[in-house]
Order: sequence, then structure tokens, then C-alpha cells
Amino acid sequence: MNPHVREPDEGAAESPGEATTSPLPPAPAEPAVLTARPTVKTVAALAGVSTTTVSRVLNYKADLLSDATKARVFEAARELNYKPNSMAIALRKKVSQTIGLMIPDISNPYFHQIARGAEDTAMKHGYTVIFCNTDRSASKELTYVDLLDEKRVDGVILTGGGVDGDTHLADRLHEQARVVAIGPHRLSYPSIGADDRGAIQAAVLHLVAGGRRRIACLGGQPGWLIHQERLAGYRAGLEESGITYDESLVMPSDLSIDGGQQAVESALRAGLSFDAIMSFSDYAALGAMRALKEAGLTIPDQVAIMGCDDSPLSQMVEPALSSITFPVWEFGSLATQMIVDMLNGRPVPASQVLPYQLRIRQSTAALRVLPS
Amino acid sequence: MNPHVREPDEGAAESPGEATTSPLPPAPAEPAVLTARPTVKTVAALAGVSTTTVSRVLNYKADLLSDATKARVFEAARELNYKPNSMAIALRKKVSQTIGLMIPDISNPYFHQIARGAEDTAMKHGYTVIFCNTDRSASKELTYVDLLDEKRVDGVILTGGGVDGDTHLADRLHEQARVVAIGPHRLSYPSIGADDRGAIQAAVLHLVAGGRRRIACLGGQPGWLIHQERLAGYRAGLEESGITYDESLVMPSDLSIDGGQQAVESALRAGLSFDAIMSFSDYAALGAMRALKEAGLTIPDQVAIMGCDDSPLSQMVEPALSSITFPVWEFGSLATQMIVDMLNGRPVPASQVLPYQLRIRQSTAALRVLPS
DNA sequence: CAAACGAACGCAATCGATTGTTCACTGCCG
DNA sequence: CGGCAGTGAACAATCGATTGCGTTCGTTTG
Repeated sequence: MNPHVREPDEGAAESPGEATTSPLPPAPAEPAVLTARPTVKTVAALAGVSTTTVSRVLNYKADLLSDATKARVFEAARELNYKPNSMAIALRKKVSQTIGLMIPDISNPYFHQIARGAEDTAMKHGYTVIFCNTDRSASKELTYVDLLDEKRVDGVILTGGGVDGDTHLADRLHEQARVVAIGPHRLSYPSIGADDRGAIQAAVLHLVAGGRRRIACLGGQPGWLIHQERLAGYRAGLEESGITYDESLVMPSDLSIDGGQQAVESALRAGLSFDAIMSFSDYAALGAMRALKEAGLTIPDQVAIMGCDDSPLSQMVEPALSSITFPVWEFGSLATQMIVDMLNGRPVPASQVLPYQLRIRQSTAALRVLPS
Repeated sequence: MNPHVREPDEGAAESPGEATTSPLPPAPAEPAVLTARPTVKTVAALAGVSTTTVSRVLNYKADLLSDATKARVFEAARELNYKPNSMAIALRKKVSQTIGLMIPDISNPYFHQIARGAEDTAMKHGYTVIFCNTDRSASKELTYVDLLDEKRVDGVILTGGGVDGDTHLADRLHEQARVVAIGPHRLSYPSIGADDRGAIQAAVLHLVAGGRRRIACLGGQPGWLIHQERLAGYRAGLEESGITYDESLVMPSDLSIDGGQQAVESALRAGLSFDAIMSFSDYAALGAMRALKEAGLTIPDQVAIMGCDDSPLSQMVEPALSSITFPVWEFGSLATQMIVDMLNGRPVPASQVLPYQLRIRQSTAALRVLPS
């Protein structure tokens, strides 16, 4: 155990910078010049043609327009720095070129990689994405569903997994928007994800191969589908190894750092013993590591620990945390691609499963001496 | 030094899950029922009034409407599940209720906290935010500026700091949208940020107080304004301590984990010696820690290290990394608030400076025996 | 009793773009 | 010289909401 005294982490403030606010500005609200924006009409006038022609030229629907006219229109548009009003277009075309992304919390690396994947891909296709941080709160979710509805989004990506008996609020959007889910859910949308069950099963087998027999499970909430899926993998791994499943070794948590720490602390306090922990998230695993260290247990000698989702953190801690990595950016990217495809009338697979990989690091090093 | 053998981190894949794609779906593109959405007209018809009245009722601009009429309209709207079309409104009102957020990369905790602050606050005021991950690429930035322009955003928040001789692309939006910057910049927008200079200065003084005299600087690129600001703080801290500034101790980097590691590795290879590192980012500091450990140097005994921006990582590594914390969520939140205020014609301060705090942890513990 | 007034609501133009239909030419053929 | 095909471009309706102005009442006032 580390002999360093643990300093109180918070409150160790030193010479806090002061908050200041400069006096109110000389020139406040109105922008310097409020030039009226050019519209098709303006461009048409400058080019000496009708708005119809401007529209056709700028949208390349102009097989039968003379080259001279095209040139004049382009020139006029350039000169006026004309940018079409996307809202007028959306109104007329009844398509907003917008996709909503429901996400529990962008702070989580897992989710912001999804977000990046979605954003990058949406951008590539000319779509904008609206991020909705639900914080797993039903009321926020409801607010966002209304928002997305009013914004007339063309599609919605659901993440964060469903729960038991889920009738997702986004169902209300289904009549209007295309919906794709990332991860396990009980709904009738096309979905994309990984083989969570198989991944956890493989990880458990890895722990067993390292000589571990009493493998605890640091899971999420029983109602979460993702938890159920992974728990099934955990049980399958045990079974395959001839180890009987012991429900008391399953510790529920919210899968956060603090949650993981608390769960393990109370398990230890309850006298539970184990030689490995299979965590369903890296964050929870990190919290668990903290709890183990404070209890004087060494990792991986006394307790091996395996995370899941492979956050950047896992490579930085000591010992480095073994984990399972999923192609998360691709989840977001492919989900977006599917929505775009659906919007273009192309058929899409009902479900896609992407490969996972175990990342074996020091936290699950094999026992030197196998127990009898 | 840690005796563990460093395992190759990548490539240790075990039983990779297979990628599968289920057969194309039975029911593909079109949504089940494509019910026409209700509009003001529909509601008006059902309530037996004109669209004018519907609009007035639903917008509470109805001092002189009878209660009976109001009730009928509300009832009709509810029954039809009417949601106003935000694009029609935006078109008519010439206000999109949308704010753009230019951000280098949402993956960075610093920036996604800004994003959360902006999002939460925007949402509160009925605004939507469009995230723009520029990856510090000028071409992406240009693309996004065009996008924001076409979307007719009401405001834009600039983050990531400017560079020397900056004429930011967003200038092109200034005539149309209100612009607020977070962090140092050379432009004429209102801004919000922290006293970076003072923060680094205080941190250097803390290192000196711990007995350090040869304090290296792990900085960013010389052209970044944020780097210049912080470098000034570094120099001020040295000067105040009577230590002469040594340019060879300043290591430029891209402030990423790998960048920090490489910078320190090459500094050590060049024979540079120091007893402390003042890093301008936590990520770079973590990379530096890695380099130091691999070189067999102990932290904090042989080299103290101080980070900046206080990412969640810093509390998890060993030894825990001292850092400087800024109210980043508030940056995003306040920037949004300022834009909303400007849009409502309220005056806003030209600049706001929020307080920082030093977080002292183990990586900068004082030397037990002060050097002579 | 007529003019005046206010309460309650409707008409129709408007925001900026798209698009089905129509129109004006030009040239060519018979 | 009339008619017809083929170009090239304009007209005007439309998307869904907001809003200035006007209208229709019933009631009050001089």
C-alpha cells in the first residue's frame, strides 16, 4: 500500500484568483452594421433574372439554362456573399437536415466518442446534430423529445440503453423521424452495438485463466438492459469454467467512479471475499481500485480487476487496467449512416454487431502460484 | 520505480468478437404511418377559429381573447398533439434560437465541460446549441462557419483560444450573430475566462515553496495566445522568486498525453536537468509523468510536477497530480448567458474573469530536505 | 337615437426558398 | 407564311407560422 498520506483532495485552495467583471462596455448590444442579408431576390435582381432561375442555378438543377445566365447568377451570389437560409429551405422541403442524439452524459468518454462519430459523419452528409444530455432523467428526456419534435429532426439516435418495460419516449417521434438505437433495447428500431454478452464472457474466461476462482461482479442497475446483457455474459463465463454463480458476489452500482468505490467498500465491510472483480465499466473499476488499495489489498496479486469500455484513464492508472474496447466512434458513425440511408430510401440492416477486443494489462496479470 | 514489466498495451487482443450484420430488414425505409402533422390551420379548424387566434392563444399574447376561446384552442392543440414548426417561426421572426459553439475537440474534458455549461444554459433559455469540433483545423473551421451562417445562428461562442495575428473566421459572422469568446483572444468580442497568468504564477510559487529551483516548463505552441499568457505567468513566478528564466527549460508540445511524454523524453535525452515541471495541461503532465517514470525518476522526490485544468484523470494517477482548476462549466454557461443577454438588448460586461484554484496533491509534495 | 367605443377576432401580407406550370422566343420545316 | 418543336426563363402557389390593420359586434354615452 502506498505510504503517502492522502491529502484532502478538495479545499486545498491556494491564492484563489479573484473574480472580476469589467465595467459595462461602451458599445453593447447591437452589432456594428446590421446589413440586410441577401436573399434569392437580391441575387436575382443583381443578376437580372428571376428567383426561380437563381434557385435552379444554385441547386445545379439547370440542364436547360444558358451558360451565360449561370455565370451571371454565380457571380452575383459570390459578390453578395449569399448564403441560402436553411430554415426557408427546410420549411419548403419539409426536411430539416438535422439529427437528434440522445445521450446520458457527454462527459463520459464512451458517449463523447459516440458523439464524435455521429457528428463527423453527419457533417459529412450535410446534417447537423443536436445533442441531448439526458442525465438519465426522464423529465429531461421528455423536454428534449419535445424540442426535437419542434425542430422537426429527420432522425434520432438513441443511446444509453433501455430499461425494463421500456416504452421509450422517442417512440413519439417514430412517426416523424427515423430512429436508430445504439446498444441493447427492447424497441422496434434498427440497432447497432457489440456482443456485450460475449465480451464479458470472454473477459471472465481470461480471469479464470489467470487462476481466479471467486470472481465478483461490479455491475449497474438490475433494470438496465445493458446490465442484464453483461450479467448474462458473466454467468456464462462462470458456467463455462465450472464455477457456480453466487448472487452475493454481484454488486450493483451506478457505474460511476464513486459508485464503484462505494459498492466495493460496502462489500468488503460485509466480509465478502473475492480474488477478482469483473466490472461493467472502467469508471466503476477505478473506484473499485481505490477501495481495494485503501483496504490494503494489492492489485493484481490479491485481487485482479477487469474494466469495460476502455476509457483513456485505464492506461494511466497503476496498475494499468485491463479492459474491453468497443468501436465506439463507429457506433455513432454507423448509426448516423443508417439514418441517412433510411432517409434516402435505402434499405438498412435491422441490426449490426461490431467486434470487441480485450485489452489485457497489468490489473489482471495471472497469479504466479495457482491456488490448489 | 515500479518493477512491473510494461506489457505492450496495444495488440493484446483476445477472442475478438466477430462483426455481423443481420439480413436486410423486412420493413425498411418508410415509417409505419406518415400522418400529416397538425399545423396552426388544423388546430384552427378544430377549434373553429382563425389561425391568428390560435397563434395568439398559444403565444399568450391574448389579453383580449375570451376564456372560452382560449380553452377551445388549447384543447384542440392538445388533442392534435400540435407542436409548432420551429423553422416556420424562425423564418418569420428572423431569429433561430440557436447558438453555435466552436470547440477544438469535445473529447477533452476541459472542452466538454464548457459544452455542458453551454448546453445546459442554452436549453434553459430555449436555445439549441450546434457543436462544431474544429480539431484546430482551419478548413473545418471554415466549413462550420458557413454552416452556422446558413443556419442563421443567433450567436456563436468561440473557444480554444486564438493565435498570433488572428483574424478569426467567425468575424464573418459578427455582422449577423453575437459572438463571445472563452479564453484569451485578440478580437473585439466580449470575453470570459480566468487569470491564466496569475494562476500559473501562483503554481510556480507553490513549487518554489516546496524547495524547487530548476523548474521546467511544459508548454504549448509559441503561437497560441493561451500559451503566451501562461508563459508570462511562469516567468513572473520565477522572477518573483529570484530565479532567472532559462529558455532552454521551456519545452513546447501540443499539450496532449503523447506530446507531453515526447517533449520530456527528448529533454531528458538532451541532458536537461530539473527538479520540477510546470505543465500547461494535465494531459501533457500525465505524459510527462510517464516519461519520468520510465527514466527512473521518482515523483515528487526527484521531480515535482504540476498540471493545469484539473482533469478527472489527475486524481486517479499515482502520485495524484497537483493541478489548477478553473470553473469551466461556468465559462460555457456564462458565455451562453451573455449571448442571450445581448440578444435581449441587455448590456454585458466586455470581459469577465473567473477565479481559479490550485489543487495541491502528491505530485508536488515539498522536499523533505531542502537543497542548500 | 346616433355616434363612439372597446372587446373579440379575422384577413391577408410576409419571412426566404422551391417547383409545377406557363410563357415568350427562335428557328426550322412544309 | 403558319405551325410546331425546343429552349430558356418567369409566374405564382406553397411550406407554417406571425402580426399590422381592419372588421364585426354589442354596449355606452351625449
